[in-house]
Amino acid sequence: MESNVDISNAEFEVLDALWQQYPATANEIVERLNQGKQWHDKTVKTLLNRLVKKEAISFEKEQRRYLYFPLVEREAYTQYESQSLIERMFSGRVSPLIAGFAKNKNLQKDDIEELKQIISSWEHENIGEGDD
Amino acid sequence: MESNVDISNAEFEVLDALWQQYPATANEIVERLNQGKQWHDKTVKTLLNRLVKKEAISFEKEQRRYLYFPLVEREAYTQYESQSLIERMFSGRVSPLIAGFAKNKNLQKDDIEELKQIISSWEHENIGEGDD
DNA sequence: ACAAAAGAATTACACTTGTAATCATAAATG
DNA sequence: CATTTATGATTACAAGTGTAATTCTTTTGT
Repeated sequence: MESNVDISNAEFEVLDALWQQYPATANEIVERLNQGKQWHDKTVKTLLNRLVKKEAISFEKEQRRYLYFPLVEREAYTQYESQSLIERMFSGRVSPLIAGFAKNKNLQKDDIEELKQIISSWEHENIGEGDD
Repeated sequence: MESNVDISNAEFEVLDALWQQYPATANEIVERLNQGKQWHDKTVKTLLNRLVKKEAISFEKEQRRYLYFPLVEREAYTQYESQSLIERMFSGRVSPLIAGFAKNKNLQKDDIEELKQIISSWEHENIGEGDD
């Protein structure tokens, strides 16, 4: 997946379970998912297959079982999706999103602290560089 | 749409054109969209219909034409979508998203300034309130 | 060795989505 | 008034999605 193929929501949940720890067998994934969802075993297999077809994950055989592993990193993918949403809804700017969260009281002190931290790092890495 | 129905990407673009200014006729929407996309007039009509069915927009007749208007506010909807993405991908925390942007050099000085502004407002509104 | 079990592959099926084309109807125009 | 034209309504149709069931193929237990 050169970040070009779309992953559906259900597929993402499966992929997310795989990211938790890999390589993993289909059954391991099923178990992980079933602390939360109750998805039929067959359903998960289908989704794994689709992810393979989309080249988001792959596998190697360990005898009869398949050991699945992701081909795309979680961070790369989530970043790709976030970017895409922010472009579609906020013309590519992050602040309106955060402003919305603030307005809806969805920001806690922790979030604020983390944001400050990010800002501070950014500023250290960008001393004096003219407006990028 | 009590923020429960899903709006597809194509539908969102149409809705977005309507948010630009409303009420608007189908043809106005088509024109707005066609500075950028080239969607067939029929396609846009279909999407408008689907949005009506989903109760994301409505209309009133002005003789033979329909004057469409949104039933949901842009801000409410984008906030809903953002929240949903952030829950699915970042366990509901905003900072990992922003951190990702920072890492990928997708933050400009402007963004940083805006974020600082948001933080500062937040802090004013939350003086001394224990960790929410 | 044969039957049962475990896995993977294939098939299913309704609903959504992108992208229109066709149909029906009212309005405008010659 | 009859016909073109503009609009909205209905229908189309392939691909993607959610959610499995069925089939095929190895192991494994008896």
